[in-house]
Amino acid sequence: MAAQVEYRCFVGGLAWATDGQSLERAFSQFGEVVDSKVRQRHPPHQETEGFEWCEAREAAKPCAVAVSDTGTRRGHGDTPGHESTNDSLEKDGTVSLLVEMGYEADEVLTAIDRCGLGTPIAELSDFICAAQMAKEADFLHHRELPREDVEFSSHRKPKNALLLKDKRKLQSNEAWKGKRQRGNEKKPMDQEDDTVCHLPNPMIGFGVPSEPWRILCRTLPKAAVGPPFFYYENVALTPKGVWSTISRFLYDIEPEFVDSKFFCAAARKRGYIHNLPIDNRFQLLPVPPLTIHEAFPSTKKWWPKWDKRSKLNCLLTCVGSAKLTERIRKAVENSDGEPPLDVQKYVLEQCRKWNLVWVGKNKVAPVEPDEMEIVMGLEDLFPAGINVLSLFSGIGGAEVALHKLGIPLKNVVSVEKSEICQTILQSWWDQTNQKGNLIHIEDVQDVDAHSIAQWVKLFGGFDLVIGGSPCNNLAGGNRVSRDGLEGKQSSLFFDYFRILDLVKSMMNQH
DNA sequence: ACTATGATGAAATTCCTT
DNA sequence: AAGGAATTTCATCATAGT
Repeated sequence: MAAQVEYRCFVGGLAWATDGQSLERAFSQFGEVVDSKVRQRHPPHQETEGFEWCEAREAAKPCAVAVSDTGTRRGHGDTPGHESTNDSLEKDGTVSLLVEMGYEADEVLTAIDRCGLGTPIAELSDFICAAQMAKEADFLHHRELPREDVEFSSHRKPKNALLLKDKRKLQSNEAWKGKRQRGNEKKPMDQEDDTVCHLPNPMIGFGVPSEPWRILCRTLPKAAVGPPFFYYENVALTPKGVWSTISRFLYDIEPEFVDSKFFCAAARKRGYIHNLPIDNRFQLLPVPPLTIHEAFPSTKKWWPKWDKRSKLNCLLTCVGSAKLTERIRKAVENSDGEPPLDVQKYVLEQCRKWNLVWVGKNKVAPVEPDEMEIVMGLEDLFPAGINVLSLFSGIGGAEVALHKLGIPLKNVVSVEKSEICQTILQSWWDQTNQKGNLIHIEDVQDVDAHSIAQWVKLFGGFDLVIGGSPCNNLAGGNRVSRDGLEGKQSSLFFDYFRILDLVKSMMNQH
């Protein structure tokens, strides 16, 4: 049941909302017909009309979750060059078979080396696909490293060494800055420096079973064990100490950090804290397109050679303007052939900043909401239980993800302030012929012991408490009020904790 | 009231050279 | 390793035009 909730639950669900002026409008289109006005702003170039979405779907091969080929299998005790003659023969056969399938010989050898000799062909093939994906993501700039030189930085080092290193880093940073200690309202610094969070590299969370070298079990703190299960989300790159605070409140569970660039064609670094089992994971199918070109095949002809991007950056709340599109067109048009390096640099910088794609001759445009659905693999919603308390539901990414996993939704209590988001969730609910009940609540602060007790009694408890609290005061893009977890909106995290803890205690009474 | 646009950096991570 | 440069980031606000 809940064990099957997978990374893309939120990564793919885009379950966020904001008070931002234009964002709600822009994203109110998710899952619905795109407003023609949005289209008019960036009229498609004649030759590019009608993106070949279907092509993109077909191009995406089923394949294991992305893993980095920088991962070593230290501790597996495999020493090359010690195979018996039988093993050699078997190896030769496997290699030639896979090479016939179209894989490079050295890739095949690496795969056998990593997975072991007896590994089934299908698994090896998956491994190679995954390695290719990871390689692509890791070495975008054609930086080929000899395998031997690559150090796998995370997870394998002794924890103490990491902490020491991070601590030193923090101290030197502070000495270097020595500036004002903004935010006096911050808690007394009694937790000390090991509050610095360690982000894994590559950022692919705890991993899935197709990665032989990853540890797939963990022991949760007693207080954290469900029911209910819960799944919390927020931006990975918060100001310092925020994730440790969140983790401290949520029963000291270690956060899981995932970057969606390993699963689709756009980056999106997020952290999750949950008490779900992690040993029986699988990847959602169909696999979304993994590169920009796979997502937008018909735009390939407009991409200049010097734009080497293969993944989009994170989806932002601001959209690049039509004026910017014109400025870039002018800049590129003025030169025949390749534009000068400084022009290239300017254009690339803007394209990265605003997540622009080439949709015509010298013409870039922002990614539209419906196109982003393609990128994230959100199309093909098919109509279909558990009881879910969904906090900060946004447009209902969590509900969509659960539905896609084939998990029937019996009773869903959705807490979401934005009326537009409520409407979107409701219309998705209606469109997908949901059999269960959907209850809307406006404000998390209104959710009190009484209402929770009522639901628990009515439904017999919640199976899953899911949600991501506001990131407004945590996100790097915020120039005005990046005030940390105590910020105006982001402090609503404490309501997440309050409500989760209430549900927990009430369910334990029975 | 709605829409599009531009101005407004910091903070942390990652890349890259030494 | 160390440190500087480069890159990335669920943003907010005011304002002019529609």
